[in-house]
Amino acid sequence: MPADTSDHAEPPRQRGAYAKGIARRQEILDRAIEVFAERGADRTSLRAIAREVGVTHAALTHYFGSLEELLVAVYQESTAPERQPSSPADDATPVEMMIESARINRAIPGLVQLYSTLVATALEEGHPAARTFATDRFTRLRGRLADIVREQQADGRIRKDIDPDAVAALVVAASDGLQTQWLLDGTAPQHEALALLDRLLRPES
Amino acid sequence: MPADTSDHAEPPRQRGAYAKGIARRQEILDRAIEVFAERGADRTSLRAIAREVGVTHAALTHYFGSLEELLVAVYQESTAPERQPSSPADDATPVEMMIESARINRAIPGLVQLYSTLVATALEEGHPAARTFATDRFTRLRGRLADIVREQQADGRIRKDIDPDAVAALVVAASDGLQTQWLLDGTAPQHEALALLDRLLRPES
DNA sequence: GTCTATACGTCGATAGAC
DNA sequence: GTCTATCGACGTATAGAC
Repeated sequence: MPADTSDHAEPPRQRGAYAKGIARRQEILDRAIEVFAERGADRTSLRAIAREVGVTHAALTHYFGSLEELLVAVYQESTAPERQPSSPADDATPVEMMIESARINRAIPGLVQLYSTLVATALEEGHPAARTFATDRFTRLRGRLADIVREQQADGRIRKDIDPDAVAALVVAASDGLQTQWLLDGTAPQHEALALLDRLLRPES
Repeated sequence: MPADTSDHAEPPRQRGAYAKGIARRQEILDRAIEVFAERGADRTSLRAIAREVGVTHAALTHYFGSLEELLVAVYQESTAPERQPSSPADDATPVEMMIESARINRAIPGLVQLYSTLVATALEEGHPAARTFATDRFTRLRGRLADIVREQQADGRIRKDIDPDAVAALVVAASDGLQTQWLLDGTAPQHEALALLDRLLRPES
């Protein structure tokens, strides 16, 4: 499900935050990421995370505002470009990019569950932080993939008779949906289905 | 996201349940479905549902065991075959079937959010009811679609050089993922992307 | 500014009265 | 079979110590 090709926006600078506070926030965030990576997505309550990190749960809300915003921060930081072990490979097709991204994210326990939870939360009302996160991610990701599709259509590597925006949405949806199916039973032909989509998009086909 | 083509298993008969209890359970369930259809997926706590239905929250756990099982029952019942307004149309392609199913389900407020919540819950540990629901649904749906793909490959309506199981997984994933994107911003080219996939699967293409 | 202590209201679940 | 009562845990908010 997560499959970002890395989602970096500007750093989350907040008004009135000084170096000390930012450093401490980062310290807590790093520790929280370790906790997630070690124990998966369970024990994701504010109090449980605070216990592991070694602070009070109120300290977490002080730095992050709410549980929701903390979870978003953990996800963003976990998938930040500088944490990605491999380089993006410029000649990859959109589907190949999503495959590689999904492979990387799947290695971090709990990350995909965290992503799913955030997206599901975003669909409910009254959760602005999750909503903003999910909307931004999809919008940016689709835009980036559509650009790549246009480039590769010009290069003759993707069929020219298809709409780049539709392709982008389709690739993102397929990647997310297949990740979910694969997590649920492991027998879902995730890789085969993505390879199939990749093939269908090529000119000779 | 929901897109069942209707998911009927055997009725949820439980050991030691007598006619009276079953009738009452059904009565509560029908009322709960109305509440969901009227007010959407919000107010989905046990207590809120109980308040609307006119019983105590303890009565709900008595009949359904847990909130999770109640939510699964509400979803199953809401998408039951006898509630589907239109007939399935035998000559539809798998993608067309998912489009039609999504259209029907989207008309019921809160149903798609409910589905998303159930799937996200299923990915976490310690939620057996949601896990069973999601796993069964995906397995059954993929199996049914794969059969249809095989039929239509034989009829020459779908390309013969692609794996039916991979197609089934891909179609389900695309349908679910696009529904999510569409719910989040409404500008996602849901229909265009599905139409594209439908076209890519056809022989002449 | 940073952080603890504490309290509030709500949650899902359960025990036991009737 | 259905209720009341109660439990522990949750997210959030606030007061005030440092």
